[in-house]
Amino acid sequence: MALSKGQSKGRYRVTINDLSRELGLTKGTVSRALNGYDDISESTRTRVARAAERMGYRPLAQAQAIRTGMARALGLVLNAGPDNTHKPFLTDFLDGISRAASEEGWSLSIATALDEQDEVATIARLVAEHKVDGFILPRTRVSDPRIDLLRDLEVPFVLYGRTGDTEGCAWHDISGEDAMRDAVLRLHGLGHQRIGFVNGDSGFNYAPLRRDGYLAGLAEAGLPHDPDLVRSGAITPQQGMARGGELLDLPNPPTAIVCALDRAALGVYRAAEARGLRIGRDLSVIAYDGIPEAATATPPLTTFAVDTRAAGARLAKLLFARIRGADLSHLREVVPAHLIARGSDGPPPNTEPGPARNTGPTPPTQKGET
Amino acid sequence: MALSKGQSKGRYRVTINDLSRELGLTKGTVSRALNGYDDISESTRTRVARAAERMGYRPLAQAQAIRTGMARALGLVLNAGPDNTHKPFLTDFLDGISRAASEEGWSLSIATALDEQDEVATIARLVAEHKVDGFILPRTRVSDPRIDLLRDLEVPFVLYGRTGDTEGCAWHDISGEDAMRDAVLRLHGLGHQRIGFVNGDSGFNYAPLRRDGYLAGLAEAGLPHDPDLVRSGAITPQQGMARGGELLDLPNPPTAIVCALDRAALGVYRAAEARGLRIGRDLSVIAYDGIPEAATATPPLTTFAVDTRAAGARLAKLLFARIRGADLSHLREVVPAHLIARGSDGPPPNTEPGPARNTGPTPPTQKGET
DNA sequence: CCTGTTGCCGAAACCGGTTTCGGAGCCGAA
DNA sequence: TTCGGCTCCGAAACCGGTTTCGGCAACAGG
Repeated sequence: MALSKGQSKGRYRVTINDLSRELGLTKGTVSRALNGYDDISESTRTRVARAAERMGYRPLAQAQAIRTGMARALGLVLNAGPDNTHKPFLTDFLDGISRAASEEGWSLSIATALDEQDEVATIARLVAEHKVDGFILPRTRVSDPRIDLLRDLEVPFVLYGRTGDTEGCAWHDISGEDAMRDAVLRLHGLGHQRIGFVNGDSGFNYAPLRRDGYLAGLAEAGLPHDPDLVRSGAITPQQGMARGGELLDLPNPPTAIVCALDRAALGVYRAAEARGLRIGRDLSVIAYDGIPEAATATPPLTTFAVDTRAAGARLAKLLFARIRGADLSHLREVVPAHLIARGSDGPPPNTEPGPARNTGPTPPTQKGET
Repeated sequence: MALSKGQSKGRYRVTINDLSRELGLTKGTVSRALNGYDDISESTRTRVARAAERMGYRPLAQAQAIRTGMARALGLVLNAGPDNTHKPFLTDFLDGISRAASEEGWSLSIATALDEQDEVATIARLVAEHKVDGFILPRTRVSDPRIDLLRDLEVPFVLYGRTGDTEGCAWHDISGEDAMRDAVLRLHGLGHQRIGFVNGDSGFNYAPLRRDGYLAGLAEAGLPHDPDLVRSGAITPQQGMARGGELLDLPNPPTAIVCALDRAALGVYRAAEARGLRIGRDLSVIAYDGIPEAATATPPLTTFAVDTRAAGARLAKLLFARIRGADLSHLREVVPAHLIARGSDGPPPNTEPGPARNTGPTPPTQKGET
């Protein structure tokens, strides 16, 4: 039989009309059967489902969209500004999201913006064009204009990270504060008394949290808080090198440094090397993120790793639930990072070798690098 | 006036019906006026256009899609396999594409796959679901099953890279071969006689091209081709360190190494350091890509940089042209990478200092790092 | 003045779905 | 037997666009 449409060649979608013709039912009935309306008998429902399966029927998303108003697409707006060009885990993140999305027959639509203002404008455009049904917002700030906009528009969204005003917010986040606290406790367990902290960009929500975690660790370990030992604003190796250098040049420098980001820690490596300090012996470093470079650094960096792929998948699922109107209280979760113990931390120098290295009051360590 | 739709709150799209009502024209006429049909008088065409502008009318993409069969979306399938997790320029690439796409009112739909087979299946699914109108295929292989599929399906696509069988293919590519040739000539101009080559993954199309470029450079410089000086399969720093080490351990080692990838070059750095060689003095290295780490390495890496953002934008435009049926001969382009001369190359050791460093027969160097 | 183009627009079908409405059967109860 | 209610499906409107078709007016040519 010749193709009825002008479509070229082997392309031919089986439509709901094909199904209804085959089954001897009206397309309205077929549609209701497929969508689980309760005015369809169980027998015809299964008959329709079986035929749809057999004929390989897949409803056309954009056709459903025009009536239902749902585009069946998740939106992700990336900030492509100069500082954000290096996102080591973006592929993993996208994979997690898109895999979870395609499981439900949804798609992932992405757009980019050059700065914060452009980001908001882009989100507004996607909403106006009905391109997506909800957003995943990465890199949350304490006060985030994207959130204000979406809240105002009453468009569903989920956060990768937390924020200041939690009203109407669902999120999935990694507990950076617990990681920083555990890092301090681990170092204290190794014998360190002066532990520095190099934080990231204070504009983002994670920064105060990780700082609080660091402080909580100090308090729990019974160590005093010396403001001189805390620096922030290090998100690149260069900045990490600068901040780390400041700490190392202190009259009474720390014997260990906790970094909020792996990339900053790699800069601290360079600052230490420049001063003739050996990482893991003269200076201990523990960081956070789990970037690939951390595993191949010399020495390999002890860090709290984040499973970005899993986070993406989880966020997609939370967003689905949000779109379907689930209660917010079930859509807020914080999971721990997991420690990958490597060679960048050890007992402080000028210490008799203790009974064993790396045996602090820490969660069970994991091997296996990425 | 109350909203006529059940839409919540401030959300309200102005539809073509609103326009036609306002103008006193039928929606068919409005549609034809907007789409440039020639049976519409110039006066009403401008009247309609002005009203559309004034009222902020944006046609609903999915509504157009169901009649025209065009989803107004570009597709990009990313390989999220274990080796591809580190894509430094992905954000830039996505930005280039999505920016060009949104200029035309199109969107970018991305999906991921875990391996080559999954990649093909994912493409097939997107086509079957009419989610996208064409594909951008990155990381082309000499023989590429994705291309075979899309050619067979008669779905438009463009390549980021070239491939073996060019039938029906449009592409945008960076001339890695010219870069490798220029690298060899530059090194020869600095006095090097033994120049090694560390290639990337031979499964991809760029590898033989870059090798050919290396060989062309040797030939042009009048240097002999020593097969011992050529290694391949280095796409990570680790692999680069291994291959570079092999070259350096040769009885008659090279004084310069050209790398097909920056990341491999960073591994060569480590191999050289391990053998007490100073990069830029004892061993010259020139690579390709322009990753951020290259600029902050010690010494900074001389490399041929690629503008990934521009490539993405260009690919999107080529794909638009392809979808609209432009002739393939206008849709095949190869542009040069641009040299960023830094500190990793210089005259070979045991050489009286020449008149000047870094003065080979090379294209004009550029400063400005990323 | 009549006819044949041409320019321009209205009317209506169409795309592939969803959703509302109404009514045909079948059942049990009065 | 009649009536009411329930189950289940058909018919048709609808979503927001695009595209085909036909016809009315104005104009030109004979």
